[in-house]
Parts: sequence; structure tokens; C-alpha cells
Amino acid sequence: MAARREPVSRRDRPAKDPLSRAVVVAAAVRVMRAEGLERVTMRRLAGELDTGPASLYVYVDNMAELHGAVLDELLAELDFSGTDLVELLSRYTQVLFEYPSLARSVLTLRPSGANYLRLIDAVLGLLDASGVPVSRAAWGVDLLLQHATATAAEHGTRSESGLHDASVQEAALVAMDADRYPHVAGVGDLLWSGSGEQRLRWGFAVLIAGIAATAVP
Amino acid sequence: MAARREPVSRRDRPAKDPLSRAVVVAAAVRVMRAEGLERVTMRRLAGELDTGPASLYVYVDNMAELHGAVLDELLAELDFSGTDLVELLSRYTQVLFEYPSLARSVLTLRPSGANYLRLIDAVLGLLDASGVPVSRAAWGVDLLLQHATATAAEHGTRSESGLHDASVQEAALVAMDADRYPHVAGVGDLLWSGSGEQRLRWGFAVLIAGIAATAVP
DNA sequence: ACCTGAACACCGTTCAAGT
DNA sequence: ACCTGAACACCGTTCAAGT
Repeated sequence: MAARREPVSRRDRPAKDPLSRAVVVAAAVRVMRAEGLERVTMRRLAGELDTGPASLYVYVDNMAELHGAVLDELLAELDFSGTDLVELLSRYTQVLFEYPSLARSVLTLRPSGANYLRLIDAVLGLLDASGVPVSRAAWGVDLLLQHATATAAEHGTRSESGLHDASVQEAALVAMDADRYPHVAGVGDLLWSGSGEQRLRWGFAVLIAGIAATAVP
Repeated sequence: MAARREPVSRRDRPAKDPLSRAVVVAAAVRVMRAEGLERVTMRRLAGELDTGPASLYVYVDNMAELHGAVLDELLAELDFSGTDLVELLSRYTQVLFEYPSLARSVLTLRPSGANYLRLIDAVLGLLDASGVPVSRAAWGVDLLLQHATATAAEHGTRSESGLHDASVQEAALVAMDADRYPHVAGVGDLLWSGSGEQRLRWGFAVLIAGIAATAVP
């Protein structure tokens, strides 16, 4: 056991971190890394910071806004150097894959943090560099990031919750009913083929090709 | 006031609907239509059906699974006749737009109901009819439905929660900092231009063009 | 003016005990 | 065997009342 400086009562504990937005967000990131986003509750954070849940509302608007701040914190570590577009998007997706619940939350958030803007800027830059007209790039960046986020939200939750092994098997059997679902039966196993990684990257390729080829109205 | 047949006590009320999966799902749909998915709680449904929340678990596995059943119920009304691909996908999106929280839930669900399979089958058929190779169609259907669902989840929640008018304005100003975000500043208002409908349809067009052009690995 | 204790109004899910 | 009352273990957010 490490020596404690002094045993102090809760009442006169000395100068712990004073509360601030940064301290609240840092605590949220810490708890999420250690125990998952589900454990990041206002009450838990308050406990962590020796105060009551109401006090947190001085620094964050609500849970959704806090999730946005947590995302931006995570994106600070994103490496932008020496990447092509698919690689950068894959790195972004990898970050979210580790926290699928955060991805789910982000999907309904329109993030606006500094690091998210930096990511948008980099994606725009790479689209521009490959000759995509700015109008298509401007709308396309949304599509690309949405694909990344939705895939992370979808994937992660499915491996989290233990559903779908028996039930996917069962659905697959029903789907093969050639009378009711002729086209599904026709494509067969292809519907569920490929790894998550392969399908993610194919999705990016599809989007990039489509964005380059499709004029905005 | 309509005449009541007879005043009955709770104890000996006559033959109300006996509980069944269909009755539980129907109650969920009814409450969602009237008051939104947020009000569809196990306790509320139980109250509606004169029982306790525990009884519902005889008929549904959990909330997520119930949401899947509700989606499939909604899709029963989807009109498949005389549509091209973009039109069909738009109709599906319209259904989800009315219940953004359901869309959010569906995103992490891999729906497997009969009506969802019917939709997948129709999309596969239309892709096939337009000459897309089956391997690309098989992976592409996921991309198309994910775009629809994610857009509904995103859009709806944003107009539900009153965020983002002042805060989007503010983010837009920050983003125009040409030193920090040169490419964002370069594209300017294009980033936020267009109606939801326009961007949704453009997204479908992008995906369809990309799917047709991109081989699976 | 700034902060927070306590309350408001709820949740999903489980399980022992009934019938 | 089937069903359920009651409990377990929590939530986010608000606001009156303190300092």
C-alpha cells in the first residue's frame, strides 16, 4: 500500500481538482475507458468528483452534449499523417469501434468539436486532392462519416449484446424461402458474407466512387 | 358519452384480450403512434394491458426485440407497387422519419421480421433489374438501408431535441476559421446546404452509382 | 452569483412465490 | 407449467434553498 499523505476527512480534504468542464469531461473519458459508456452516468461522475449530480449541470448541458465532448477528446489522438482517405476513415472508425455506444450517441449529435472539425477538414482536403468537385465533397463528407459512425454503432452493439447466433441462423433459414423471398434466396450466403473490415472498406470505396460520379442537384 | 355495457370491477372484468405476443406488439405500436417511442416502456405497456411488467417477458425477450417487432408492424403498410429503387427507399425512410427514436433503435438491431425481409427482397430485385451484379447487390442492400435508417435517426432527433440553431450557427462561425480549417472554410456554406430530402436522395444516387461501379473483394 | 441536497418522476429486468 | 408482485438496482434532470 502506498503511503497516504495524511488521512483527511471528507469535510476538509485539501485542494482536490476544482470542478471545471475539462475535469468533468476527463472523468467521463476515464470511466468510459475503464468500464464502458453505460457506466458514465451523471451520478457516477458526481461520485467520482465528490459532488452531487446537479453540480455537473453547471459545466455540461446534458448527457448528449457530454458525449459530444467525450468524442472530441478521443479524436485528439487520431493520427492524420501520411494517410489516404480510406485509411483515415478507417482509423476514425477504429476509434469508434472500441466504444459502440458512443458511436450510437454520436449518430444523433452533429458533433462540432475542434477535433471533429479537423477530421472534416482533412477529409475535404483528401477529396479535393483526388479531384472531386467541392460541391460533391461538401455533401460527401457527411456520407462518409455517417457510414463510419453507423457501422461502428451497428457492429459493436451486436457483439456486445449476445443476440444473433442462433437467431441470425434462424433468420437466414427463413430468408432462404424461395417462394416468399426469391431474390434473397437467389443471392444466398452473399448477404452475410465478408468480414466487418472488408465491408467497411468496400462501403468507403462505393461512396468515394459514387461521390465522384454524382452531381449535386 | 358512450354507454358502458356494465360497470365491472377490476377483479371480475370479463374476457379482455388474453395476452399474447401480437397483443403486446399492437399495444406498443398504439402507444408509439399516440405518444412516441419514449412512452413505450414495459411498465406503461403492462398498465395498458392490466398486468405487471414481468408478464410481458413471457412474450418478448426485451425492449430491443420489441422494437424490432414494432418496426416490422410499421413496414406492413409499406407500398411496394410501381416504384423505382430510390422511390422505394424514400418510402421506407419516410416511415422511419415519423419515429426517429425507432430508427435509432433499429440501427443496432439487424431486423429480421417478415416485412423487413420483403423490403430487402424488393431492393435486391430492383438492383438486379438494373443490371447490378448479385455480389455487389448483396452487399449494397445493407448500405442502402443503413443510409436510410441512419438519416432518419439523425434527422428526427435533431428536430425533436431543440438543440442546434444557435449552436449550429456558432459551430459554423468557428468552422470558417480559414487558418485552422482551410478546406472547411473553402467549401463554405455548401457544407450545410440543401434540404434533408435532397441530401437523402443524393445519398441514394451516390450509393447506387458506387455499388454498380465497385467490385467486391 | 454560484452551487447543490434532495426530490421528482421515472426506468428494465429478475426471481421467489403463488396458482 | 405458467404467470406475476415486489424488489433490485438504478436513471436524468430540476429547483428551492443554502453560501
